[in-house]
Amino acid sequence: MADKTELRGRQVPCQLCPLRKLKIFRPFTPEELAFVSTFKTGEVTVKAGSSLFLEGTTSAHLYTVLSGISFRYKLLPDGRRQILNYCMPGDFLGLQGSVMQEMQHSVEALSDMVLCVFQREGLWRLFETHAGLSFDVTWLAARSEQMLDQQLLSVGRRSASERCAYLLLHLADRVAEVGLTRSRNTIRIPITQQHIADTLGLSLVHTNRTLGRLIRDRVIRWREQEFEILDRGQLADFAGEEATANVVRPLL
Amino acid sequence: MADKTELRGRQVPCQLCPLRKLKIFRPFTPEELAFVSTFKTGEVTVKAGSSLFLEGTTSAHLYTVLSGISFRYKLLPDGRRQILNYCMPGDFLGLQGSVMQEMQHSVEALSDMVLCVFQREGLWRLFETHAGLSFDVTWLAARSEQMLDQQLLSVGRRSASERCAYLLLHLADRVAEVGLTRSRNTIRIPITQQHIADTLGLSLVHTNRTLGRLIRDRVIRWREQEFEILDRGQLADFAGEEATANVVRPLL
DNA sequence: CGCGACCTTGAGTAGGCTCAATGCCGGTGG
DNA sequence: CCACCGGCATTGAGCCTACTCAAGGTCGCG
Repeated sequence: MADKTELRGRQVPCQLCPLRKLKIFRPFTPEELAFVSTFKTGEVTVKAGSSLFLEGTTSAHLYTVLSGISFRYKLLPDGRRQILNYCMPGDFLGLQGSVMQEMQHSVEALSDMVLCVFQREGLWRLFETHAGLSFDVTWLAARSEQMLDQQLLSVGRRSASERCAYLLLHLADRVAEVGLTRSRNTIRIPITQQHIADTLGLSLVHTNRTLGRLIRDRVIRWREQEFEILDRGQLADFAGEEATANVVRPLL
Repeated sequence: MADKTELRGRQVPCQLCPLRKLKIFRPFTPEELAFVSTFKTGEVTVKAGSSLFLEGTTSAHLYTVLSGISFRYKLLPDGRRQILNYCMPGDFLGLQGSVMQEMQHSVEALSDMVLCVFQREGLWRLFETHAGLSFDVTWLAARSEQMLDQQLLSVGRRSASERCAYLLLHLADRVAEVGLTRSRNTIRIPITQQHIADTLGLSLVHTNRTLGRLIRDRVIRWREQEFEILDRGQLADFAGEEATANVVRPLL
């Protein structure tokens, strides 16, 4: 864990978790909620820009994002960075640390965040006592694999403008889904064009020019690290394919 | 499922599964083995070139690869193809079908294969009765996510020759790991340069030229859809980074 | 006011793409 | 037995997408 973090002990009891009100999350039984509450050992607040995980280190914790946004990434020895995906409220983080000792990727907060903290060993108790929740964990893992598949398809086979369009749609949908916006088209994420570039496997300059074209055509608007989709249809045309529909999912 | 397949009913009892002798797979308890045996409903043989899953369809089955190699891929509407990864003996296939109704990717056999067949509903019983195996399933999902991360890093941020070198090393290691070769450097996979290209997000022509350079420098040898690593060190230099070490894993 | 973070733009380059043709081999049918 | 065909590898030529290098511009903040 990194610098600017602050432990807050238990705060919101899971039963009252505001995220659970969203229709995108499947309802939990009272019993499941009670268990998750014991599984959760506290909350932590992290400032924008600080690291939640660092490649090559170990972490005893798992997290669920309560609020805020972060991104997962890997670095090459010479500093080239590839952003793997973005983590939104409700996302479960750190499972991959159970495979290898050391984390194989890093995670950095894009905005200020609040995270629920779980102990990695607690996961074992979860599997032993709660088949449903165990399946949920597996389900979440499979889902993030699917999102990686899409991302890989983009980076490998789409043109720069297709990639940009597709990513913006994808981000807009995911943000809207967890209620971080009212219009589904205006997105307020403190994201820079450098992030976009590193997500799409493009250079900063080329990303800027590609976005510039979308801006000039009044398909999107870009201001101060946030963007707005002006013409969803046209953006979808650029993307060539609509992003996949979202699915009701568990929330740990 | 596709054309050239053949059901064989139960054949090898899991207790005698030849794969389990490999040190790369964690030992199962007799009880676990007994359960997996009931979970397994049969075997299926598929011919090289036929499809195990097709994007957009549903499948009631899960598979473990017993022998042979296949690859997972996605297509764009206009036919561009991105290969996501390769599936080797011991790999568990189809879990992603539990997230969405329809498969989000296709899988095609590269060589003739034999697969263990499980019913997707049986998975639920596994989670209810076997915490250890449930965790194994999750573990496998997290592992394949890790491999996707690496692949995404390659495609997004490495140069063509780095990508080629890295992929060849990766494939060689994975094949060696499951005992499909004796030398760890001579790989016999019926893979074409088109596959390599679609894996790395490159064009066929450029892939050919890039491999050509490796061949001319006597780093690798390429014959008739199979290749051999002549100079592992030099190939690793090209790759810039050695592929991650392999880990003992479960085998369902 | 100066600085840092980010966005923008120009100019020149190159890595990778497309189109096109050729060669090689193994299989198939006449 | 041979001609033909299809799948795969190879090579040349020309182009273009995307990259690098380099400046500026804007804005917020100490």
